[in-house]
Amino acid sequence: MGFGPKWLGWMWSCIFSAKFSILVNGVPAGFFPSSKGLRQGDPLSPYLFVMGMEFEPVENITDLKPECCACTPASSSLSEFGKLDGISGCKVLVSSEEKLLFDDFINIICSFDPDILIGWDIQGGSLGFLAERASHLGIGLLNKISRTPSETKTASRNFEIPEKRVADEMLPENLVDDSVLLEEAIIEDEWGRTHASGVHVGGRIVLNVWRLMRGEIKLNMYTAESVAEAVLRQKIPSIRNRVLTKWFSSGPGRARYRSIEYVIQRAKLNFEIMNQLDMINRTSELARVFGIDFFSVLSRGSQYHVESMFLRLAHTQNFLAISPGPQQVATQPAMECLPLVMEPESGFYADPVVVLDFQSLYPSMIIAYNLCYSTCLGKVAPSKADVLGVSIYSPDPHALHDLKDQILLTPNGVMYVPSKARKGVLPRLLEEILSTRIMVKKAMKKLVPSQQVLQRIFNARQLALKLIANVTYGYTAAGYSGRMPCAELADSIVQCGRRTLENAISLVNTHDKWKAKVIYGDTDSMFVLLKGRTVKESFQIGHEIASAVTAMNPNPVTLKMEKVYHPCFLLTKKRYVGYSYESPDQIEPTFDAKGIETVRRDTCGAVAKTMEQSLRLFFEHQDISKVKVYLQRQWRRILSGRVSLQDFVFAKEVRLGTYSSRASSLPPAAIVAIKAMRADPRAEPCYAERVPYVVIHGEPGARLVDLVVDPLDLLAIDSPYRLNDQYYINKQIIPALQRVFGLVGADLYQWFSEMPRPVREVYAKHKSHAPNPYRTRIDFYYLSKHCILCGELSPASAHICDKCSKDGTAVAAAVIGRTAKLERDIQHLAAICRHCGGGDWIVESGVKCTSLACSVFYERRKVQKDLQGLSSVATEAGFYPKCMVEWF
DNA sequence: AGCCTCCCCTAA
DNA sequence: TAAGTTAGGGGAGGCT
Repeated sequence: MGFGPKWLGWMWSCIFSAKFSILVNGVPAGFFPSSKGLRQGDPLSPYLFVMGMEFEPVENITDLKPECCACTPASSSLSEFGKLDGISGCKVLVSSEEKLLFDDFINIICSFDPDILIGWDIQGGSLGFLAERASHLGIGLLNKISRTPSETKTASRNFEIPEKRVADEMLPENLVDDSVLLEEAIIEDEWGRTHASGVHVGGRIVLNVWRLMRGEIKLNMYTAESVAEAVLRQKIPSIRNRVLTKWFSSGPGRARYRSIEYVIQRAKLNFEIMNQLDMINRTSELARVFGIDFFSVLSRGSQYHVESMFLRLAHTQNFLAISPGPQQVATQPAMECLPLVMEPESGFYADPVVVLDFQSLYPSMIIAYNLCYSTCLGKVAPSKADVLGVSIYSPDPHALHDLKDQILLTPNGVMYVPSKARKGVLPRLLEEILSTRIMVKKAMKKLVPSQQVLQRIFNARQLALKLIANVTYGYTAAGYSGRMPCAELADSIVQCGRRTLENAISLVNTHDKWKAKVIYGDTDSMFVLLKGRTVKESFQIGHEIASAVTAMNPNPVTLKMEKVYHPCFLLTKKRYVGYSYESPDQIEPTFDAKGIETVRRDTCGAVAKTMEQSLRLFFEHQDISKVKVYLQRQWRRILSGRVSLQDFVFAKEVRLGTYSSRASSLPPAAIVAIKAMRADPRAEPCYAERVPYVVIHGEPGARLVDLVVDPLDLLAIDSPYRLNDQYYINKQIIPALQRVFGLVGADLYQWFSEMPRPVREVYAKHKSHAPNPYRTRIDFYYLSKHCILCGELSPASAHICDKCSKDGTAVAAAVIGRTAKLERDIQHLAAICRHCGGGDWIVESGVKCTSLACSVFYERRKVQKDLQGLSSVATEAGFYPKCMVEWF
């Protein structure tokens, strides 16, 4: 069998269980029983599984010490050191054939018996892949490494992949003819695929690090490289499987050593990331707080978390929860109340704006008004008799009569028992959560710096408590999938919150002394404009407002002065931006944006950066002409290609299999993903993976979906594509900024059209009659009709104008000088790469790192292209010997 | 051009 | 099988 794309991935999984690791460190001792053979703190020691390779010693790799192995693999020999291409720090097992390799793998796992297995991409690049391959060979891998192996595993033989995630017509033949027979129910369960990893090992926890990161940190892309940079502040190279395979199959020597070292680095990365984020301890803390098992914290929803706490408390009060069927849930009355979202008066505010918000508004409402399932007496005037939430209920008339003076009536017309008569379970739960959180925070402050471990645990605990308090409302309103929703109760919470906010707003608006005006509010927040006041005065008044509003509400409702904006823009509902001061002493304001392009991940860096910079300029000088100058400079840079492609990469989540079949086209990111899968079915993105793309030039009238390509395709040295600068400026940057600066009277379309055009010309019309693709590359890069030396206009066909051409020596000198400069640039960038996690070997072997997360990568490609273009032009004109560019 | 649907992402 | 909620803006593309 040949080495098709599919095999590349396999190769690496095979060699070092690629990106698959056995988690030993980080599990609290004794927390998970029976980690036999392992002690906490044992060094991580990767295992290297090698099949049928003849290993030879490598020069220069010395001082290797053999390490003894904890177990004795049945089928293969532990290789002697000195014969292993100089691989150190790991144990190497050599197997003569693939099946035996799996036997070793299974033996190692079973002898270590880990509680947790982690991998970067469990489904595609790690355990799931191994399992898939194993089943080809008739090995039930997941069953064999299970703690609860089943003997009768023949039942599920021969079942096919149950679902094709993409409609057949979108894929080429070879994607759907796959005859893989899955021996175990491994990959394709929809819920598992979309929420965890879809790979289950009995008795062990399988963690999909990629997906955990997605929930943990906010990034534009979740490649291992970008996560490593964000979490570990460590740059690591990205080497494609194709290159790794080439290195590895080059036989004993440096290249093979590099490839192995690289894969080992990837495997260790998972641990470093998990440790840095303290994932295991934090998840354990959540499990403890909620009273559920470890994996349920990660795999189950917040409904389950709330319920586990709620039910335990309910039982102590002698309550049982009702358990309505799905039909009952579906037929409960619709929710009627909406939170208050004011329509802001859009505009620029040069005066201070104070932002105040209620702390945990909904939990406060539940506590303050004793709102609970167990205290609800139903509607005052029921529209449908006896219906309450999902159940039938009508209050005992005698009880109503006895309580009639004390009954709490919420603004949506629902009655509740006062807490004197009966304290609700939800209020009790939330009170405990909030007071415990305060206790934990106090305890945290008392800790001395040396108690760092405790510090982290306490912090994790208080965050867990905050989290659970905030989703309790969601539990009562869980209409779609709810186990015990109650529309009236949820409505009461919303409406009490709304009334609380409305009262606060009208207090501020009608107060004589403050002379304040509420210009925006959303659910639990108030934006108060204080005309003509300073930031200091605004803090003063803000605190007065906060105490006055807090005082007029029942405990524990608290209005908190959050910050002062000075100045700010209010754009629309849920979109605003300003220079924020969090204390009166703060000198330098912080740039604080909500909902606009600078904080969104569906725009590219170019939009976010120009917008933030323009806003900063405007906030600082309040002079629109400065913004104009800045923007015109940026546009010129873009049009003349003096920008980094990194800022023009979009990355959006792709969910193959969820797109409506009716829609004629897929979203751009999905188009790019499908294109990649056509070349390599293993390139299928994980569910909700962020797939990068860029927009290129195309035929006039082309739709966007026809103009999107993988950034690497555009970066390729011989790429025929050109960045669609017009699209980025006209469809991305200008509309976004116009929405902001239009509010102060600017017309960015006008600014753009009156801007002097840069030197390059749009080349689209030439494209169709450029027969030789090799030629187009140079032409695309040197689109200019200007002389590359003097910049004067030259005849369309020449890159060097007549005047310059006459002086051959000067041209040669200029070309050589410029070439030398570019080569120095390349050396400089190579030096930077040498400090990257990859070390010298990346640089030695030429430019192979293709990390889209690394700005140096983009820079190198640009310089390379410049050099290539320059030398091609010069060679063509006869001024430059070809051999000087050969080393690329 | 206006309206609609789908899709993505964010605020709270 | 399990799945917290709603409100909201904005891009793209198709239809009338």
